[in-house]
Amino acid sequence: MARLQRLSPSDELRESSRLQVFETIRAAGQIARIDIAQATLISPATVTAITADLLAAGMIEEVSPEAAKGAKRGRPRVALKVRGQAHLIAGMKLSHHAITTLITDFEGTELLCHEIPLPGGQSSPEDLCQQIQSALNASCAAADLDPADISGMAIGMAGVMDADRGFIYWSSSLNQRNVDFGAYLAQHFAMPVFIDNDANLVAKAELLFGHGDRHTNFIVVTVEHGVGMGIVINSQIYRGARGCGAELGHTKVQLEGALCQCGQRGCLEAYVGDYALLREANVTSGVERHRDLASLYAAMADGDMMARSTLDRAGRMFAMGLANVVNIFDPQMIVLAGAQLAFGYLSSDKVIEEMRRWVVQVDAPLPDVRVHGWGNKMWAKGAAAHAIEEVSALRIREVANHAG
Amino acid sequence: MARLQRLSPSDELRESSRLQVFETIRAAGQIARIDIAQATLISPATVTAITADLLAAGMIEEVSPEAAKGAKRGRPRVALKVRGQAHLIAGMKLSHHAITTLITDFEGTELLCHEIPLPGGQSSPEDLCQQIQSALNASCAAADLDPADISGMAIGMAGVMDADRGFIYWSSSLNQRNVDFGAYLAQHFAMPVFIDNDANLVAKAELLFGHGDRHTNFIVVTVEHGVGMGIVINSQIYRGARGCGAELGHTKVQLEGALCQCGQRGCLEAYVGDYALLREANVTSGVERHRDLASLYAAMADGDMMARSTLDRAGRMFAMGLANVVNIFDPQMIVLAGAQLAFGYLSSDKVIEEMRRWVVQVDAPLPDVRVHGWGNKMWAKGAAAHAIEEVSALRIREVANHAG
DNA sequence: TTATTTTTTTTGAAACTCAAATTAAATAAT
DNA sequence: ATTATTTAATTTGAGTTTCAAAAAAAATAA
Repeated sequence: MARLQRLSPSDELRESSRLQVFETIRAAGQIARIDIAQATLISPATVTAITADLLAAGMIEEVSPEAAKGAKRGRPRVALKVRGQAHLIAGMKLSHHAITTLITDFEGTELLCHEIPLPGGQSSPEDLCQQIQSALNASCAAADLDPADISGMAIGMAGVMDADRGFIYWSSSLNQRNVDFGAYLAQHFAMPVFIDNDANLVAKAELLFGHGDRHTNFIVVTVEHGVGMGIVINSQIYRGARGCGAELGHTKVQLEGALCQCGQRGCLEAYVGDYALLREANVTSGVERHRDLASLYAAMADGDMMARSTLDRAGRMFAMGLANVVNIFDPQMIVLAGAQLAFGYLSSDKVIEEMRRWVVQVDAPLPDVRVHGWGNKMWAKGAAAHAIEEVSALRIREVANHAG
Repeated sequence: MARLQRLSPSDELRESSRLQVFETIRAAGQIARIDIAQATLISPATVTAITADLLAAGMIEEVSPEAAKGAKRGRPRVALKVRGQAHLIAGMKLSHHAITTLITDFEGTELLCHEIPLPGGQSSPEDLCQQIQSALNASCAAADLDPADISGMAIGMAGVMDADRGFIYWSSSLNQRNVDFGAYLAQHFAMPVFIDNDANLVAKAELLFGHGDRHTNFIVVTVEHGVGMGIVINSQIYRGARGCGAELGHTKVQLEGALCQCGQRGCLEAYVGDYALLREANVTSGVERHRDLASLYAAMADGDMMARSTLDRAGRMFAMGLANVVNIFDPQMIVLAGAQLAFGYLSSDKVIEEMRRWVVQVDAPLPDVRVHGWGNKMWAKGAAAHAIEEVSALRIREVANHAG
């Protein structure tokens, strides 16, 4: 939450190297001190000092020396890793019909994944908070854990929010706008609770457990009911001035175009969202030919020209929206994440190729595109990643201020 | 140039506070030590130490104590400012038909502005370098200066380039693609020479001399022959992974739309660029009714529906492109910069209002929009700002490593 | 056994920052 | 005039952090 506050040079310094070492260890999985020094440009002497602090605090541990991989001579390197038992972490994803909870250890290893149904639709902040509590308690009970032992929880939800403040401008899970949900949750949970947009959480998962160590600038585009985006700049989530940027779904792809849920016209979502696909397929033919996307896809497979045309346009619009982001951002990598039927079509090679063609052409490699067809658990995993990072930062600060 | 190289913690620290203090002084114009301490969260003791170094190095100077503004009692504060005489700086803008050179002192105060015509069109790297040398020599001669006394020069030009490497993928001033122009210039000039996209230079001018001290995330959109954009994130120019992002002019606003100079279809530039406006006005009516934009504007003023329709569409497309950037970036401020006729129309209240309507609506203030109708000198001033910043960074590094 | 190699730790010094004390330079009060 | 008060700037001394160099540790090679 309170990430953006300015720090004086002395405070900043005290935290920075420790954090850097710790992040390097986590990113590597296992790594010897000498390699940390090389990766971070911190001297071996300092690495020894810092890792000694982290070891004493129980945040990391030495790996048994089996991995004498190089088989050269010389003193064998001792690998370090994050100590999983250090903390219990909860990640939660609120979707329309369910709450998915993932309990992990401090390394991100899954201990339990649990899903409870939601009444559906939008609820009041109070009700939603209660449902979150129930979900957490149920998950803990299933894993035979005490909720009080959990060191931090992150919750991912669709909507427009200022994650640093925990303030939700709008969310499809809430029946009110402008809710200071973070503050409300803080009162009802003993542990620190973090909130974020779900696309940002996928980005965080990519940073911590995916290819984020090699890419410092990338974007994550999620296709679910709507289209979401997370932006990573300099290995950090970019949140915009008001905390509500990255609204790819509502960028305009057609002047005075199709009507969107948000009330405006020509939004990308109004062409590629599932409701938009069904609307076009049905309204155009005058009768309700398709009740769901599966039917629409089946029709396309059968050679139905109208279905094909609808999906083709959605694909082209999606390519156009992606190309615009690439032209603006020049990311190293694009991660497409989703699980629904539409996702398969929108992440097809044909669409990606079209996107590539629409990017300003220079003699430099175009961004990598990675497709993650992860299931529902991905979102909760992203939330857990977020909580792990936040808890790490809190703990590092403690270590820096206590131990010497 | 070599901005992106990683630094070890000790190197970073040595530079960071000095740089921060220096930037604070420049941003403020004049500021007392006690206020520097407050602004930077650096302790007064350290501010004294750092400013003593900077004074000894001749980079700053004390202001005569006339400005006893507060008229309270107590020891009067002594204001510090950047020492103008410390360095001579050159900023240069290459446009299609001229090279504009601005010589400033280290404060950015203009000493001389000089323009020489260019043969026009595209030239070879060698010729362009010679023309740059001529421009610099002519300017220095006019100001009775020795080119050897200039501490740094920055050159702004239209095109797609990787400013950190000084590598030009494509520029309208060069007849070849993929030129390592920075390296070439480095061989032909004694001073450090920096290259950047012109929109980025306007952003830099805004950061150093404009409202950049209060805004850390903003974008600059330039309307000249084409549409350019500079992105500032965290008070730093964002350059993308390959150094070639921010291509607002080539974001697509219409699927399979109008043909653009770049060979693609539906680019924003293909609707709002001057050539695009003339093309539409003339091709549509079948005869060449307008030879230049002035004629088109006059026609609109006379009530010509065709002219009005052409310009209206350009305005809407521009608003759409801007709205897309806002939806993606959520900047605090948008700076619209330009001087041409089209600029007046594209920066009109009507267009801005339209843009505002197309942004995702949340209960938070929309970005400020500032319109800079600066003339040709603006670009060179931006280049000077860039050179000043780079030379400052070099000098600070020297001070940090020499003095104690 | 001894030499060599490589990793890790220890040591001592240098740099940076800051809190607290001190000095400097003004006005207000007496 | 002189003293008190106020505010800014500097000095001092201590605490951190970092690092280079030296030393120690732990393996293999000779």
